Amino acid sequence: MSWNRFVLLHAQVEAELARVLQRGHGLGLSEYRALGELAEASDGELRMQELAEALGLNQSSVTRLVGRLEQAGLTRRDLCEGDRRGVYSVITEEGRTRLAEAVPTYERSLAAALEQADADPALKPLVAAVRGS
Amino acid sequence: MSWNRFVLLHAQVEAELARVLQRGHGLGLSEYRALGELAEASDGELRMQELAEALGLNQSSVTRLVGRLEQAGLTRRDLCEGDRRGVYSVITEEGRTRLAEAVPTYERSLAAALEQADADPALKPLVAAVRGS
DNA sequence: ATACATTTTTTGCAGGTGCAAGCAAATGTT
DNA sequence: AACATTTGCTTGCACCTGCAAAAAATGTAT
Repeated sequence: MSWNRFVLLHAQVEAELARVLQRGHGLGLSEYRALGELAEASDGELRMQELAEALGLNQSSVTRLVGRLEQAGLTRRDLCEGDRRGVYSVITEEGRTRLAEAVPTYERSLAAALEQADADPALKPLVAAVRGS
Repeated sequence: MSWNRFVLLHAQVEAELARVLQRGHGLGLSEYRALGELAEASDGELRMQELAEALGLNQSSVTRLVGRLEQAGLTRRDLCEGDRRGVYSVITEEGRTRLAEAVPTYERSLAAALEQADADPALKPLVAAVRGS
């Protein structure tokens, strides 16, 4: 039943991260991570499919996720030359700014949540594995 | 960024488990786990709050989860004597049967999903940690 | 005893996700 | 050149979830 522990740790930490990001920066967890992926990508752009795989989400979820980011001015769509089916999502300057503001909050909350989970004997080994990778 | 790997592994494995349980047994992941918790509990019953904590879910989510299980005849509600606010959720015989049918599917799919994730070098250490606990 | 706070569950509401279907563009086949 | 297949993204729909507020019962303080 060790997978249950994995799921529990995931639920606890993600819930805390989501709360903090939403309250502090008006960002959902997937939105934060999408901005992170885009910021790391060359030219700050990724195709929908690449984003979906990087985030572990369905394509349709990414369509709407990108829609929200675009609505907020944090990314924009760019047509893909050479394959007019393709769509690039590009992070904007405002997007980079918002991300930069949120990163410290995220990192701090993640560390705190892991610290708290580490107090639970059943979760301790998993927390160690997360930290050690 | 090791927490990202954790999230990715979670997404991959849970999506596969959910697909298989839904297709093969008409059970959602939370429903399966709720049945598992109830089956393990003494007298096959738990209070809503206990279930919520065991599953890492919100209380309101558990209210509706239990509603679905009850609708399907897999559990029933029982009033708590001595505290008329409390509600016990009790697994039925039919619930135990459905769970017993689903367990082998779940276990097999979990092993397969972990095996597949183990092929990804970035996920390998985490998979090892899951197995080792 | 009454008033106030706390606990336990449920309900209204809105948000994020996946599946299946649809549409447009590209690729392959004859 | 024409048609079928595949690929990439978007939309319709339903489901599950969390938050905030409400309702019912319990506990506490004056």
